[in-house]
Amino acid sequence: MFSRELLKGTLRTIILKLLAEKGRMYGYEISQYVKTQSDGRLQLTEGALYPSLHKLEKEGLVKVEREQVGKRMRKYYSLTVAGEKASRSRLAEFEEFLQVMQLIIQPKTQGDGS
Amino acid sequence: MFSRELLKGTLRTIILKLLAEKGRMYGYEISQYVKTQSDGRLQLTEGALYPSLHKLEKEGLVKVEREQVGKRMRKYYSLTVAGEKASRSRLAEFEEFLQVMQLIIQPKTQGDGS
DNA sequence: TTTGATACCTAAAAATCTTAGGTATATTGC
DNA sequence: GCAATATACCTAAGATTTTTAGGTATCAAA
Repeated sequence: MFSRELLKGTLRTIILKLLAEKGRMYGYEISQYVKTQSDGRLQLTEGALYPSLHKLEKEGLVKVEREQVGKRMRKYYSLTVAGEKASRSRLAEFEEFLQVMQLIIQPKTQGDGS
Repeated sequence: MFSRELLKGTLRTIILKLLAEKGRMYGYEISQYVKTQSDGRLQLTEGALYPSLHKLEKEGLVKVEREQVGKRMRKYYSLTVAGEKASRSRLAEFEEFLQVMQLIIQPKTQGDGS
């Protein structure tokens, strides 16, 4: 697996995007989904995921519903209105980031009209 | 400009790639090149750039040649053999990272053969 | 001669992540 | 029945990286 160093700064983007997509998810579900969807190449650590969810909540971008499943608790997260806006904005920024990285890594070569 | 949060973890990748591409560059040149190439959308901060270069040097991935230009000094950085290897490896990791992000952000939809 | 560009640097603080735990319930295999 | 694994949450210490906010000095242009 690639070094997770590259992931820094994208965790929130991933969470916001997934919640926009799925409606609501709980923490453990997010980590499992990412693991499956990436064929095991990306595994979010809980020590990063949970604090990130708590911060998003504190910032008013996500809201929580606790649900009892058997004797175990789940905390379902979903986007607030502000969160939906943030999600769109994040995605747009990520795409711009990709474009910029393309420009830097595959530079415009002047006069390369061959 | 997009929030530089997304850039976290990619600064070293950018530096290593540019040095592989250009042969040698000095710090200020790197920052200006990135700014120009990205149409001003990405500006590396010096507080991140210089310490990053120093660390790469300490790790033996880049080497330095000091050059006098007038009365001003420039420090040209270029890749060591280990640095060339690291550069290729970094780029490969970055591309895998992009693939994984695609998978997560644009999920495989089962049976979407419409 | 003052402003902006060039060219380097550092230190404190903020942000984010890893590591390394902890608790507890549920399920599966032996 | 019991141990191991999976589910499901959490936190704190430390590491790393980046931002912020400075500092020094030369050179060119207004």
